[in-house]
Amino acid sequence: MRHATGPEATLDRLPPARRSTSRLPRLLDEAAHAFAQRGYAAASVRDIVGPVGMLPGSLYCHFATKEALLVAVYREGVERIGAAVDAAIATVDDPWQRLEAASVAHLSTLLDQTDYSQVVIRVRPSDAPAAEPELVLLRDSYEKRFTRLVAALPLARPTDRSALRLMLMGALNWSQTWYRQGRGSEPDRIARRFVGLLKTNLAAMTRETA
Amino acid sequence: MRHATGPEATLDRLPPARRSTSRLPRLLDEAAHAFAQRGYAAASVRDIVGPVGMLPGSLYCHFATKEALLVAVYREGVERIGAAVDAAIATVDDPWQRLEAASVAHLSTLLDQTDYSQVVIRVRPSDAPAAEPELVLLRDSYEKRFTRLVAALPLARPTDRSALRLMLMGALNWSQTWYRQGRGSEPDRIARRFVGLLKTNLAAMTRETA
DNA sequence: CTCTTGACCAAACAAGTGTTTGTCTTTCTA
DNA sequence: TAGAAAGACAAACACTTGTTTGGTCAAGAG
Repeated sequence: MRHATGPEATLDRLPPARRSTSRLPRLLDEAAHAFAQRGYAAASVRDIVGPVGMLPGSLYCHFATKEALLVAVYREGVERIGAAVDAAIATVDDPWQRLEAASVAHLSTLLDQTDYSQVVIRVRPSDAPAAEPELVLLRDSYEKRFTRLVAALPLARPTDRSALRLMLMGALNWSQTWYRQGRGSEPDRIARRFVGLLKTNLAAMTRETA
Repeated sequence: MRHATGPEATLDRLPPARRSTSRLPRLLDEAAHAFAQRGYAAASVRDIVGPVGMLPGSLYCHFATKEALLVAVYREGVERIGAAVDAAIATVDDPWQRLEAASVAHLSTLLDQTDYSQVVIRVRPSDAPAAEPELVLLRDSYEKRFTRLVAALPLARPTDRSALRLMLMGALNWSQTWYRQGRGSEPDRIARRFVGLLKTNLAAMTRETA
């Protein structure tokens, strides 16, 4: 969405900046696809650049290294899934419903939508050592949301909220491993089930709003 | 443990079989370490074979391809974690306690013990296309245990047991991503917390045996 | 003692890796 | 209209990848 058109795409902070119809967006799309599908190490520069109709060397007009390309895709992935979650919880008040809405948005974006966000979950920061700190920072900036959502939950008994968050996020993220489109439930149902398994158990009194 | 000594290690079904002090065990150990640490694609044959003191070509005395080496490591990993779980639940009767014991064994083996089992969780079968079916079979043969353990649970209300299993396994397996030794809880505590978050909620009446 | 055979070395293989360099073209700006 | 520069090509770079080949060596079997 972000790269769809518009005279300036990602390389901000540059004097005037013209570049009308660059293939950068398609490059990023293809990189996201390759990284999401094959992982960082197994996706070669030629694999990425080929479908766009470019030569391997042309990549380095836009990025200094393959790792820098990963960072760009990763950042876009974090922004997309972050925006999806923010939008989903914007109109919800009840803490448990907010967590559920966030989980649904998280999983739907992850499994249905786009390759970008899949990269955030699939690629380990340590796969790109030079970029590791930056990737960790990006991922943390996203996960912060869930820490807050869990902190806001009204719980019946004293509970390790950190474990609660790690359990939910782990279950959601791991579903990338076994989920296949068409077979079984849809992402939103899965997410609701997972939250439900925790909720019935732990929820303190809350006005049930349908 | 299995390869520690003994005149015959893995290559069974061979007439007399001599081979006294082969370096195959160390080779497998090193492969497991590299695959667990760096992933399949990023771990090169030279990385694996070097620390053993062998040359890259020597690998092919024992395995036809790098993928075959992965299968051997993967199989050993499944056997080890499977044995750990079996031993843990052997003396336990209560269904929820059995699931807890299995989860503790699963996570302890995964996070503390050995590289072999980490490979089973870290490496995706699709990373080694030619070996994918075999790897999937191996993983399924292990996970079957948890399907059975969840099926045996007495539940208070109608529950999607498949979702319950996927949630627990996902949370456990994903902890490989964030767990670092020394920081925070130990694996067995984590596993108990996760099971507890599901149990308090769902458990039907059961004699509490301490 | 010979012969077989599994384990390994040494060296190379072809193919693939991320990246560099130099040149050309297009397009916007001044 | 001249100039600058982003974007891309073409070709090569140095290196790493998984794998092959042919030979050597020790040990167990007949």
